[in-house]
Amino acid sequence: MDGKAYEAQAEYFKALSHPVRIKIVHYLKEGEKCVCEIVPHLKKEQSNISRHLSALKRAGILSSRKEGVSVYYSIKDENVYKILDIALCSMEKTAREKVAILS
Amino acid sequence: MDGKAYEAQAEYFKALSHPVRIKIVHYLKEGEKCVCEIVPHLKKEQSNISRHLSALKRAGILSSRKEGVSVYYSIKDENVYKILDIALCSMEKTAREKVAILS
DNA sequence: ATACTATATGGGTATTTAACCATATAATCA
DNA sequence: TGATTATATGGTTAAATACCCATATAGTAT
Repeated sequence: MDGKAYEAQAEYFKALSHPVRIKIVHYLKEGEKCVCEIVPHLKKEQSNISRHLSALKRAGILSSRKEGVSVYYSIKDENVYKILDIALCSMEKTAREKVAILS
Repeated sequence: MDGKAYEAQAEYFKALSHPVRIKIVHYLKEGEKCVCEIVPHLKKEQSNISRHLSALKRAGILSSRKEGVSVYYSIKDENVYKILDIALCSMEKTAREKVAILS
């Protein structure tokens, strides 16, 4: 793996490095959603959500589809959920170890 | 999962969102390394590496151990390699699909 | 064509991050 | 003790990011 590959990997994780974007990815576990559903669900400004969505799309995590005036976003590869799960488990494990040390 | 959990997850990925930090994690696959080995391996300023190391440690990805004047860093939970692998595979898959579309 | 709705984008600003340089701290050794 | 080495940290600056507000764009409907 060369330098470019490391950068690409870093870009992927950068896309996941914001709580709003993590929430979007989680929300899309239910399946494809329209921007007009995502905005009220996250209770953020529409322009804000729009930028987070394009960041996720740019990173290759989401894809989008236009239908009339609406845009539907969906997960491009379900493997992202494995990544989220493993990260969560790892964090829990680390936290539990810390508890054990302090008790 | 509440809001704080999303933030914690985002913090975890933020720690992985820089090529130098990704390289450090990969390098530590060989096992525990001293700062004095990591710095020449990555050919970056010592102070720069030091800050990246503490970012990874703060995120719970690395742990450190002092031995005399040296500090040894190591991976706290090998699951991080699963995360790196899945991300890489997912990116490859996405890229191959794009190739297929364009051919 | 006009009006309306959904989404994206430009501009401005505040915050965060990264890098570099110099220096502080701490351990070892003569 | 003073010199040397390894690592961390303060200060500064440049660049990237996130947010908000306003507006552009595109599709739909009247």
